Amino acid sequence: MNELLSASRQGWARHPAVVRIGRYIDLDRSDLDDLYRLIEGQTTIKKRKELIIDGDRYRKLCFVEDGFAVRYKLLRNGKRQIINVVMPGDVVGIPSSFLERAAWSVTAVTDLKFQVCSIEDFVGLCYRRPQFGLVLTWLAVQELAILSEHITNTGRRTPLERLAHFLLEMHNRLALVGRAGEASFDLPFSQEVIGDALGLSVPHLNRMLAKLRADRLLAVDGRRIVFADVSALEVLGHFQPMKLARIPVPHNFG
Amino acid sequence: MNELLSASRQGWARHPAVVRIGRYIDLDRSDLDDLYRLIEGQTTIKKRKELIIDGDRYRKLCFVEDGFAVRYKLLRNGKRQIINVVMPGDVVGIPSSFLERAAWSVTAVTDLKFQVCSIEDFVGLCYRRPQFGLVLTWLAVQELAILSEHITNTGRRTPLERLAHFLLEMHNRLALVGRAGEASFDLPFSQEVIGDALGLSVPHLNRMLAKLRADRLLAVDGRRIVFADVSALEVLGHFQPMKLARIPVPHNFG
DNA sequence: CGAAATTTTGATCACGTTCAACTTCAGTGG
DNA sequence: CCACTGAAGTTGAACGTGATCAAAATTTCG
Repeated sequence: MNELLSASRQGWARHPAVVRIGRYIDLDRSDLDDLYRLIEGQTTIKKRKELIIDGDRYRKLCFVEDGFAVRYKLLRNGKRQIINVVMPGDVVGIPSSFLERAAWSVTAVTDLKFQVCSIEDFVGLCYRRPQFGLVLTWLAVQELAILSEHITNTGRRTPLERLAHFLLEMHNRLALVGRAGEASFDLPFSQEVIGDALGLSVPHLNRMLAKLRADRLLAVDGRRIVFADVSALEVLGHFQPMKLARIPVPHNFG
Repeated sequence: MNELLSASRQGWARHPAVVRIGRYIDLDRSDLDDLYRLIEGQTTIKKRKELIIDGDRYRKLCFVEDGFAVRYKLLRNGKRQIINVVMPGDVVGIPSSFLERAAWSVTAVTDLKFQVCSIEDFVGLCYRRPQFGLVLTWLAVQELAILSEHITNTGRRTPLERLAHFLLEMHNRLALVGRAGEASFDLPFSQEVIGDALGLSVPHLNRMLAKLRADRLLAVDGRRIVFADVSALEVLGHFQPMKLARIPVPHNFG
């Protein structure tokens, strides 16, 4: 993807976050113009850099164009729990920017490229164009759906099931923004990251990954994951793709 | 609380859901009128009755006035994971009503009294009064914050820490709608429910509860929980109350 | 009062953590 | 180009926690 293009008004409609929003609601040219005008600038941060720090006040929305990050909590005992993975098309700042003080940290796992606007400006737009308030709701609800599955994962699924579910979810989400093949995708996470997402130790995660390979359910080549048997994985991980309804538009509107 | 009062326009301003929304944004009389007009009716369902069934299409918002419910996932192997607890002031239908098909079930744990409106009507109101779209966002974000902590709980906290955190969270949420004392509250959950919320077996949960009592951190009398040492519990459970920012209102907006 | 649900206690055992060592790989400078 | 370094992946052994199963005690409710 052309770097200049994405930052420009021309490339805006192809921005993965805009593409994702477009699945919920039809945005016309003036909607996109108004949204684009909120953007204060484009940023690229290096991997391992912190975007949001637990306890800070944060008031921005970052529309991720490229790269991966994680939102996580660090506990006293040094353990880390990753709450959610941030990927292209996701919006950093949900939910941290809505709290008086962020209750989690967000760190880039790869180099991360995103467009930033202030939460106040976005809310201002919501008053002028109510559909954007609903877009924000829909974005939050999609994250709710993801976190709900994540709770089921860490709470009641076995380590093997968790891993299967996690990989299927990553594939599903990446596919929604055109970053995954039919049954394969690149996942630039170390096993430590995956372990912290699933609440597992690195050695055990490693064994579960080895088991999925040994059982011929998937193949791993470097950072590339290839599903060898999608339906077996889906059964194993209790995975069911979730579909958000579209945002209703009243007849007398727009 | 007077039953007729709550269902009437007069009692509407004191409805716990309205009170909760009032913490995010000031609603004037006409806002409340418009919201009240969406209500299709009041319902009371018996405990153990299902409100939403996994896989069904559901398109309503239920503003809970009284009682408790749980949103949960039932797995093949019979295990149940409770995703979140629903209490007075909460809105059932977030997130289920936004999906093509509900991905979880919601069941009343006690008798449950609530007011219902359709999601389409609410969205319609959001177009006429954009502040309600933001209210919906804020409600979803608050649930996001709760679920995020829940993931940390099941993923990386020890059973004792989990339980401490859970009880503090329940107390905190109940206090927000005036249903808890300074350091005590009624929690009408069996240990099976709490275990399914925390991803623990009933016997082990029972032992952890006994330990909290033995360590003089809390006392239990029937369904009443009394914190004997709040700050010790907060340290144990890594608990920090979260505060949502208020919804900004632009100056040029009525 | 009897039946059912819930809480409590105990014994056993499997699973997953912990700790440690070793291997492999990627990146860097000699 | 290879030696060196640190990070990431892999494997093994020992231990402890929390699940499981079972049964008793207690409470709730019809």
